[in-house]
Amino acid sequence: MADITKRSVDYSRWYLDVIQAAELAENSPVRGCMVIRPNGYSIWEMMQRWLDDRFKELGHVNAYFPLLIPKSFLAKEAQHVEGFAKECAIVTHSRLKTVEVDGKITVVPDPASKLEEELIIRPTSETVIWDTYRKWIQSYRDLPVLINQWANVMRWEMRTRLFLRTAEFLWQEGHTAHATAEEAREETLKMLECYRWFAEDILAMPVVCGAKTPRERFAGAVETFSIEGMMQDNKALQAGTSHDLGQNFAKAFEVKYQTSEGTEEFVWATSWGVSTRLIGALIMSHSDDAGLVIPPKVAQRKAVIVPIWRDDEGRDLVLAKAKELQEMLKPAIGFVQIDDRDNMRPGWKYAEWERKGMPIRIELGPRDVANDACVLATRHDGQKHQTPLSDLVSAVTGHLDRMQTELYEAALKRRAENTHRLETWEEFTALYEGPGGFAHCHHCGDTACEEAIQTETKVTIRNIPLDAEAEDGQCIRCGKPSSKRVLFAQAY
RNA sequence: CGGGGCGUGGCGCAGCCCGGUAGCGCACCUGCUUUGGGAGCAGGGGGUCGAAGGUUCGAAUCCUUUCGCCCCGACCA
Repeated sequence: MADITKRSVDYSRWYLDVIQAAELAENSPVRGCMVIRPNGYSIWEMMQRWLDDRFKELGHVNAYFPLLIPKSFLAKEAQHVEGFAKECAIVTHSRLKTVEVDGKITVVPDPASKLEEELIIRPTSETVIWDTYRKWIQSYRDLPVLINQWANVMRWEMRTRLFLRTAEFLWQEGHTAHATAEEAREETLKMLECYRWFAEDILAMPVVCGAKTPRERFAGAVETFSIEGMMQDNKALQAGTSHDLGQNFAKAFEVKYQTSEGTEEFVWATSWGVSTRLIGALIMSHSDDAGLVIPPKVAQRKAVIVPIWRDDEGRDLVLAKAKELQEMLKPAIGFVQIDDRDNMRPGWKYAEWERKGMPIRIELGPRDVANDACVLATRHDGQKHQTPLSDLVSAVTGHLDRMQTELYEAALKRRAENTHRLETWEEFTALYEGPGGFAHCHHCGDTACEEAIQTETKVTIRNIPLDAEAEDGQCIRCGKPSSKRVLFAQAY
């Protein structure tokens, strides 16, 4: 196992090393795609469980729409096609045939199977879903439609990074239809709040909720909202988005309903999503030079028992006790693995479980068995706690709760230390030539000014925070009047 | 798509300049001794040297083309 590059040496390298060391994912034979390994996928499964339960509590149901979309669908909403056309994979044929080239058998698309209408691999599902909703929605009695789907999508990105930006990724996309603009806006903000809750309470990652500027808006949305987290290198990561689509898609796909008064109206729409990018966010929020650190709420397995022995007698004794502990812990935290591999010594196992981010490690040797105790090690702070076996269950659950809280508090503290209110362009450029971070500044709202800031400093407006207070000021760059502060940062 | 670096057993690398029987460390397998923070000894298995052409008696090494990866740009949920 190669050593993990230190964060302080090379943050990007560290990020990739952690993914490799914790066996989360690896590159696939196809550029830009990734194999998500069991350790990584288990995190996604935990995320799915929390979110899916919450979506359903909020009244949504799941459905599944197809991977392939007729090419013509994408052209129906003007902004939408402009936003996604450049990154679509296209299916042109339905068969291969074998041919011999230079004495070798190879396969080529069979020209006879060329598709009459080419198909697009979905970069997002608005179009096929709205085409379907047209058939489902007739009356105000059919509204609202509150559907979510768990799916893969593909966006042919130029430059990719495991989890943060991959050509294919897994996500959920909610697509809702409403009778009024107010109701759609309410849904948009409700789901944004759902994402805030998930990021902060489950992922232990504080986020800033706000509205995107027009140039950062989703292609086809009237208004886009996002949650933005701060990574350990002080860069921002957009961790979830919720869009108010207005009537754009309803008009493009002619989705109308009859009101109780008998008039005909276009419906109002939202869409919202989070993706496997959140796994990247998680890594970059909490992990350290020893490897992965994740909050217990998304750890499928919360603890491992590492038995220690010197001889066969000790081995029998310790393993028997370990099995007792395993049974004892099961009702509280589920399956706990006993790492009884005897081709490696305890020190190796400690290091390995630390790399993989196991929240709690229970060390159990003959001495502990004799004392009715064990050593309980917590991953996030590296501490060891001598623990009587009679207190084990409460100690474990207590440490898990503490870990969840402390990870959030540490992330919050780090964000606070790297968040600034700036008034002048000199302060602004100095911040981003130096350590970087979040900057709350006034901005004129002009897109050209926003672009100039990005060109000059690589800093973008992440969002306009929902809790920004009205305050008269002057644009950080051009000095024109502004009525509230926006959030600036360098972003992934 | 532009600039730079790199492709040699699973991983990390040497060998290349100066062509001549593919090596090292880790991992893996077997055995013994070990086991409270990354064990030791002995034996063993595994590589068309990214790919394709070319030069040559002979290519990991020289030449040409090409593919992929990493970093920096451009681009971007």
